Amino acid sequence: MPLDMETATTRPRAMRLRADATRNRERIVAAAREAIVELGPDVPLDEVARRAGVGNATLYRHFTDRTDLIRHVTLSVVARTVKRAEDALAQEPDAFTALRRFVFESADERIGALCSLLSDVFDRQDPAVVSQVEQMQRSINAIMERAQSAGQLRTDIAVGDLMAAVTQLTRPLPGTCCAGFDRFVRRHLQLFLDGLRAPARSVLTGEAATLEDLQARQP
Amino acid sequence: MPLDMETATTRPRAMRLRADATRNRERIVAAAREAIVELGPDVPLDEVARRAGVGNATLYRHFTDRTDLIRHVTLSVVARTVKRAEDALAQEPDAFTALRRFVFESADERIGALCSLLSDVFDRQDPAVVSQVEQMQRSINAIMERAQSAGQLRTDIAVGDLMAAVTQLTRPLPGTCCAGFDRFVRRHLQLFLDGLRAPARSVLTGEAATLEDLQARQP
DNA sequence: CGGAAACGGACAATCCCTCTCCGTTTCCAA
DNA sequence: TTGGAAACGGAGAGGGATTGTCCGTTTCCG
Repeated sequence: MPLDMETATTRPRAMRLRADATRNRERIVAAAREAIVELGPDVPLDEVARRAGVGNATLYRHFTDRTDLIRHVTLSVVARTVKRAEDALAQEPDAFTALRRFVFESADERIGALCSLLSDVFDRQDPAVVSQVEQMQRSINAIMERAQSAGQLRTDIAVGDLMAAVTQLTRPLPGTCCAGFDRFVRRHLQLFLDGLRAPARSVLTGEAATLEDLQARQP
Repeated sequence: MPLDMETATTRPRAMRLRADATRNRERIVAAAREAIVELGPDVPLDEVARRAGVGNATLYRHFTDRTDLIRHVTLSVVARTVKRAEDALAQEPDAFTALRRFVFESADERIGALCSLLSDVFDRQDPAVVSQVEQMQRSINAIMERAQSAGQLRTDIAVGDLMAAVTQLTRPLPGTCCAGFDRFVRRHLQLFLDGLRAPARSVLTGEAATLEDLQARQP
């Protein structure tokens, strides 16, 4: 009689990790996110382990390889982004303020790391990733539509436009330890947000971009 | 009586390269710029040589190592940027149109690749690089000041704000062959330009950034 | 046409990264 | 408190990619 070996919830006994193991696992994911943001998606896994304060063997015990680790980092980042989007929408009465809060909080959380996640090893077949990305799109879309309905946000843009620009503007410069850089990022985000306000000050070329548009690429 | 060994113009006899040599040298620099834009600053030099249509030995004959090559690429890109800035200022009667033209042309020339050049191996001691960067700052500043005097550009920004944002927005995503991405870049640049227009729609935090501010980083 | 300059493919040396081995430490339950 | 299992971490072998050089061949130019 085979049992479900995949989910911890159905097998609390066999799957439960020791306290230090779960702590280290979370540390590794967090360190990987930071390292990817700073050094790019090709960061050595030894460097990730070093930042997490664990040995490299511990990293490989939790994640089979780089792809596996990055997949979990992706899930983590997207989940946090969804949460921020929903919180901003629920807690901010003003529509554009909610959008601005979401943008700034995303910048603080280093959403720029997603750029490599989406482009490098993004597995569009993975159901968990796909469904989370879809949920993220819906959450951000809700913020934008409310602002558009309120006449505060120009209507010729879509989720992809916002996220691509925010991602790019918050990407760290390789090699710089973002000391002085962080201060400027907020300025750039604010300038970009000013450009998003209604009424639109220009006519944009092309179509409003969805997240799917950003993921399209030729092999 | 020592002669200037640095410039080809003063020593036409000893320094003159054969025709194919000068052609290959220029090809290598051009190929390196393209390769860096697409594959990042760590692109293998063999790949650069392949794109230039030369053997790798030819590359090493012209440039001692990667740093030397990137230095020349930097000089090339900055020089072209200065030229674009001056042309835009001289040829466009409308102040903001000149700014927009400069921004879009810089995007077309992949100025986003400069981010890695400036951050990775930028030698702030090199007189040639320093003086060219200063000239670039002056040229861009002239465009911005004219637009500000005309009341078309908000006055709480400086050269560093513009260039950092344009650089970030036009940076290539690692791994993607920027097929669909290019179309969106123009949208983002236009949105950002809309945010730059006077009257300002928000109050920015911090100080206006110069190029020097961007180069500052702690070792 | 001849010599020198330049070229290019191939190769050795080197570096870095991945992943595993195994002795040691930490946790947890009895 | 203690025993045993789980987890850890440092070190190092293995592998792949990149750098930089060698040398026979080709191209230029007087």
